[in-house]
Amino acid sequence: MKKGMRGKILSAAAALARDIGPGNLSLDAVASRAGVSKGGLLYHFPSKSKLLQALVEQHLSEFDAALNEKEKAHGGGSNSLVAAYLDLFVAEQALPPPTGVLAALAENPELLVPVSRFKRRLLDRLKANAKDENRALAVFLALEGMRSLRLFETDILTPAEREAVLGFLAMLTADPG
Amino acid sequence: MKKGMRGKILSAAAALARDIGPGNLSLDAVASRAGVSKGGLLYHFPSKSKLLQALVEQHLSEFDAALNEKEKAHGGGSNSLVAAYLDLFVAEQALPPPTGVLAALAENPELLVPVSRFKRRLLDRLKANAKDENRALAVFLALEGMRSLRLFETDILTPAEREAVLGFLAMLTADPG
DNA sequence: GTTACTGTACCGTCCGGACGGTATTGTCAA
DNA sequence: TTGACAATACCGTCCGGACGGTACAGTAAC
Repeated sequence: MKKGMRGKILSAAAALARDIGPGNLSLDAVASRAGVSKGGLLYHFPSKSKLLQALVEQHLSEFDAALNEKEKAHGGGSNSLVAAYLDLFVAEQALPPPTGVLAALAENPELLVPVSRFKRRLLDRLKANAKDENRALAVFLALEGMRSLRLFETDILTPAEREAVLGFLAMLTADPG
Repeated sequence: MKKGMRGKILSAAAALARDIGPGNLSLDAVASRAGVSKGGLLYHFPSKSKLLQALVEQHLSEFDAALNEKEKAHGGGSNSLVAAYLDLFVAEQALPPPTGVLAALAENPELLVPVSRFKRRLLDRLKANAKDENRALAVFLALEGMRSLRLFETDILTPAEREAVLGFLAMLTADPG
């Protein structure tokens, strides 16, 4: 897992967004945090917009890779993707929330178009893989809700609640009642 | 329903955030959009932070008022709050998303603390009012998910899906199976 | 000699916020 | 009913600083 300057800049930007608020990200601050000069930063990302775009894309591709891996572990049969999605959500909790995405949103909401496309594709896959489309949809939305709570730094759930709802959702996908 | 300058400024700010991105809100732009001088704006809101705070508070109090009204319409019995919450969500769809909240988040995530408190209280009320705590929690989260999709301008659901999931959630709260 | 930077020096713009001033309205005692 | 005062609701201007972005000269490794 070698980390080039590009990756260092990206994670510095994400960490900075977390620290100073998603809308207050500046190129100077990112450069200094990444241990690179502003010239060097602009060498890799010719504009702030491009940097934020890369932040979004990186998040999406990491998410996608992790999901595919988890799905393989679940065998690929019916409901395996929903189960993998639940797994991934749990694993996510240990990671910092993707504040870079928020920074992109703050700057220009259109930067989230790839996110939108990604989620639509994911939802289609979930529905295709699930036994019950409505339940898959409900699970998708509930996880989306928990994710957004975390992303907004307004996570209000107790660990017990989180566990309970996860259990309930797992039951929803598995149980044919 | 008279609208003072204060209210005009608040809605101008929200509309602007929608147009130019939540992180690009400037006092000058808000003032000009609201048809007030910058001095006048600063008279009502002594700082940008205060303006954003007011935006958040206004959203919360409007939401709370609407919810209480809907609950009264549902009689106040068991599950009436969950039903009211579902109703309110449907009504919300006709309104523009609360972009002002995003603007606040972009500037300073701590401005969302009241949102956090509000949601926690709401969830407690929902759980207390519902027959099944887990189901109430799932409904709360699913709606939270749909709301966040809309807020991010990444709403990917078809009207049919929205309808289906709302029906499913209504069934979840009512049916004791 | 190309790639991957560093460092510095700028430019034009915009922003938040402070400030001094002003018109209008209300209050209340003399 | 008038004069004194105060609160409300603004206006217009100014400033220090930060920001995004450009330009360019240099350097060190491969």
